[in-house]
Amino acid sequence: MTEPTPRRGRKGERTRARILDSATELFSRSGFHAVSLRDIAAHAGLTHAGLLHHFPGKESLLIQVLSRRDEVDGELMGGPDDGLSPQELLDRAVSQVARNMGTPGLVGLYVKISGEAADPGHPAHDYFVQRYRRLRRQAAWLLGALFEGATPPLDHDPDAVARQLIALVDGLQTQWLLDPDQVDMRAAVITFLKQLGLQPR
Amino acid sequence: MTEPTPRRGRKGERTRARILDSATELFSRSGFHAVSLRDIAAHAGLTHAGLLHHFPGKESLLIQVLSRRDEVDGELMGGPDDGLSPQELLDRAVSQVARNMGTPGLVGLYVKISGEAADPGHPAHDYFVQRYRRLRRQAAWLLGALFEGATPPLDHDPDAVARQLIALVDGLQTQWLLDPDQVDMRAAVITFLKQLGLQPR
DNA sequence: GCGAAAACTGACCACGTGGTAGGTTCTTGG
DNA sequence: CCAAGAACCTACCACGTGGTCAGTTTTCGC
Repeated sequence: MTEPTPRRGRKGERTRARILDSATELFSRSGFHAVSLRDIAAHAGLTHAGLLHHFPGKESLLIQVLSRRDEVDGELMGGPDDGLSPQELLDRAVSQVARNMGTPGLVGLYVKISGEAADPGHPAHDYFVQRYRRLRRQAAWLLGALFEGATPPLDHDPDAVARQLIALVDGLQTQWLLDPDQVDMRAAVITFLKQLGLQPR
Repeated sequence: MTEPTPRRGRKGERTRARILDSATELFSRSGFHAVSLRDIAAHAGLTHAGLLHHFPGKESLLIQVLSRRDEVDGELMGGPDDGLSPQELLDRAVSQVARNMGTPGLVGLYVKISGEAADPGHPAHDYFVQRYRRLRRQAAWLLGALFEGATPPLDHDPDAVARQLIALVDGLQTQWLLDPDQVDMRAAVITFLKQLGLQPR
């Protein structure tokens, strides 16, 4: 899972990246509370004291794991300045769902941590509140553009549908993780979008 | 020894029930791994050794908390032998969603534990796999009856829609727990059902 | 190749964990 | 009212936790 990190840059940065990789994998597999710094450190090839030289504490590690993942995803989805059409963005979103089926660990990370983070005292609580607000905003904008651009224009509430779509994807992930053979996330999302009158590819 | 005296039942059974109540509340608030037997015991008014006199271990406690909740819910929903019409069952399901908005703790329990339970080694893994299969079966049967009984009959795949509906509810719960003011679960479910051509009350 | 800074280690700490053992107190059927 | 047994507590165990610290090794710009 941990691919060979390129041997460039300062040693510390490489180690840091290795730690983040390991933390991502282990948090994904077992959640936040169930994984220890020693587990992560061992997986990354150092001691837990060495790990704490790079990160001030466990919570900080979590936040940085989540943030890094968002950066990667953000690049894949393209920024708002890229001249991508709404249709292309929709297709990208659907492929992202399909691609997620190749990385159950990462999907598990978000399902587990977002569950734990419902507790307002959880280190990632604020992160997830902000994340969902951002996701809802982006999805509503995209859906609004698609509804408006359809022929004939579709009469749906973009905000309501955005909530539904995000909830659908999240819920599908939970079921798919528990019972992968019984759930085809991509197909379910496409079915949902077609019911709305959209044509994802 | 007759009926609803506050002091009914053997002492042990009352304590046992109190422990299950406490465990339910604390697991709901913080998940499985993050809660200790001492937390639960203190909340129930005894020591953790006293708790272990009633339950053989932490995992057993979890399973029994989940099972008891299913029994309660099952009674509310009515069995298959009650002569309830599909329409009435649908209305009951919708009210159940609304009622859940009054018990965020219990909702949190399922969201958190089902996330953790994606790990095949988790004590509740099998429980959740079975639970979702049962839910999908029940929902598909109900939806099938509704589609068939509609005028004119609706052309949807009951299995696919069942998966979607369950996923929608689960995903809504995650978002609602994080940000209650931003999500109206009941409204979102009703919107979804209406899009299908159903008329929940 | 030198020396300072960065990376890393091993030992340690205080504490919390699930679980156990044995004794004490309380309930309850007779 | 009285034993028997259930209920419960105190004390303890071995272990794992996140985190600290002083010291050692490694890296890397000069």
